[in-house]
Amino acid sequence: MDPVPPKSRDRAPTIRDVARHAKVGVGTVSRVLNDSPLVSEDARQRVHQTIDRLGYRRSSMARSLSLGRTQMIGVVAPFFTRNSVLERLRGVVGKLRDHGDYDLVLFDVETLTQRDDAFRSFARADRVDGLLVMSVRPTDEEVENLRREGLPAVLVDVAHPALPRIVIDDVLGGTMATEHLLAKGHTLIGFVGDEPTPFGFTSSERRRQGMARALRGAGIKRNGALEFRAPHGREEARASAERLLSLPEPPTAIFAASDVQAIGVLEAARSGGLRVPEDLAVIGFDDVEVAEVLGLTTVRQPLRETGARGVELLLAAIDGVGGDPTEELAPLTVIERRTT
Amino acid sequence: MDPVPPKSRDRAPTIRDVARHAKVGVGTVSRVLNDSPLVSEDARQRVHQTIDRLGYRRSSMARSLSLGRTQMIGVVAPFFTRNSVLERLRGVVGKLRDHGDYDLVLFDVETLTQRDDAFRSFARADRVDGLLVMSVRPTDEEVENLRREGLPAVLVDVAHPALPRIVIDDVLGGTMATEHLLAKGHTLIGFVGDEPTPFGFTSSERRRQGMARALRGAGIKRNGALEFRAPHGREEARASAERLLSLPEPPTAIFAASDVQAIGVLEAARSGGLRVPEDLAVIGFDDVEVAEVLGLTTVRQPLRETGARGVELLLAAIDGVGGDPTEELAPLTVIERRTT
DNA sequence: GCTGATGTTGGAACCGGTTCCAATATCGCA
DNA sequence: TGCGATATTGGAACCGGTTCCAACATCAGC
Repeated sequence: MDPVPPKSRDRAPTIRDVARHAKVGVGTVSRVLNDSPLVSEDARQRVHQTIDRLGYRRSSMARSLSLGRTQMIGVVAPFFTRNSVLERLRGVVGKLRDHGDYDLVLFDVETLTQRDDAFRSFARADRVDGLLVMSVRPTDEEVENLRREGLPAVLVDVAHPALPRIVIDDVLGGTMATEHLLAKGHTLIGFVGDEPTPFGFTSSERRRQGMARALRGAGIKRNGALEFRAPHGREEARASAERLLSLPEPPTAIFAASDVQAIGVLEAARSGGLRVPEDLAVIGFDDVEVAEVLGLTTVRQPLRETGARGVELLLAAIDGVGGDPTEELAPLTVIERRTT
Repeated sequence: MDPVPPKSRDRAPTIRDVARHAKVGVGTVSRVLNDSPLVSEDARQRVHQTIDRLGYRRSSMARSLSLGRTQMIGVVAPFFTRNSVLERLRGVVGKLRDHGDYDLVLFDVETLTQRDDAFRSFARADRVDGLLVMSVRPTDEEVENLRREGLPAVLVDVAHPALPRIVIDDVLGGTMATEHLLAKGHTLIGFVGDEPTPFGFTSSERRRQGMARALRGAGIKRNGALEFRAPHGREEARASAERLLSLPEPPTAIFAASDVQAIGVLEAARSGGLRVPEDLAVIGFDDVEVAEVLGLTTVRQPLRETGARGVELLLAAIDGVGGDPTEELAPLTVIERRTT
């Protein structure tokens, strides 16, 4: 009557319980579980029936230990401070859902200490089978550790010569943004970007260089007084923009190194009573989800797609398919909306 | 000279290697690793030195198997479709970073099939030590499975009588939103909300009920023709709002069941050439990050805080501290901005 | 010098899978 | 009938930790 044998009522059945009840060896049960062809049809059926009857579920922990694989991949990123990371994460989650039966382990890093912790604790083939690192640059030492542990890793939005990576041409992006403003007739263009961080996240600086290049191309001399840097964030960008707008000769357009910062600029314009784009044009960078609803003109980089692509590269690397660490460039487009 | 003994160059040192080199038993090494007081100072030092010398790192996989704990907690939620979930996730990540050394495993569910998969694969004390379920209602059967497996679970933004949960009073929220609009002098109030989903996510409907209650309280008869429901999403809400605004007698205010939908309503107003709030007042629900930058009036529920609180309850439940499954109500506030 | 309490230790057994090896059964073919 | 090749099988050994138990040392107290 009772499908569950009394003796195993208290603890979950193991592979040995199944073997005993099905009157086969543990090896055979394991082979059935792993769809090995080396099992007779008869034994296979008996094992399957016993599994159903006992309600057996195999322990992924034991399996991991035995196999040396965890079927998990780790994502290291600053989820709090970078909106773009969440957008990329969506791409990661989506890709992983369809492709491959890996689970996702999150590791948030905001400070230097956390960065170190993350790499120390993750940098072992033990907890995860591979690492996706987004918007945080690992040190040479950390990369060396990964290599020594044999833990595959892929970078997104950040570069290291020893690892496969997906990046954008930040300089080009800065140039594109600036040329867009130049085409609209602006010549006094301000810049609001990031302070250099201890993470070595310097895309903001490269975008500014792109801006300088575009200005040079247009025969306009770079004016350092129109460039403001602050820690990344909406509030900070707003403060920068307010100072920029209170200059004796304020810019007629501002290039913000990220959409989050562009939003801060928009807030400064609003509180200063400036009309956008008539009195002040604003262009951002990234094209996060908010940009569309705000009507923010921006340089679009494919966030979801790069997240998804990172997963593809990582899965390939885990399977040992990856060749040399290559750098992939994601395409950039200026999306013109209502702020320019 | 060489700190790494030749014999162990190929594979990572194990606890037995450490024991051998330190000339102690494996038990002693394990005790040192776990800060047991039952170790002499002398042995402790020898073991620590050996660990440093060999570069030993303990395998969390083996530890998990032996301990029957994984030090991971799972989060099940629709990360794609619900913006509010990402906001809550930030609270989860933040809390988990400070408190307790648990890693976070993500499980995205968007469809019914995925929901079933998620619970089937997670509903075992095997991969995770506890489950945080956000904005997805588990079925009775799934809850029963969790109970049988002894896997602690906490719900956020969704209710089941058998599990501890953090929810809001949606009816009250709907009432608050509507009363805010009534106080502004509106009497023709439209509603844009969710279609009932197979997930049993019915907060939209309860918010509408709260609206009906407020209207009743003000002596206004409910008008079903002003209520539109569609699958959750900005575009869908925009379509609903456009139909609402093209009625012969269009509403002067719209209550949207979520901020995402409110944004759709704003877009409809913009494309219809309506000024907000002069021609159309809009109030949303949730107070996601975008709401602030858009100046959207909304009913605020503490998203981050509830995520964080969910973690607290879950950790308590894992430690066996949790008593009866209780329901916690998060506070609601109307945040008045520029759309009303 | 004996007793019992206390402190410390080594190592076997265990967690629950996978894999390899040796053993047996079956079969085709000379 | 005998042989090797092939199919299938059981189970020991292993993955790398933790824990329990028995054993031994030390010491206070009588």
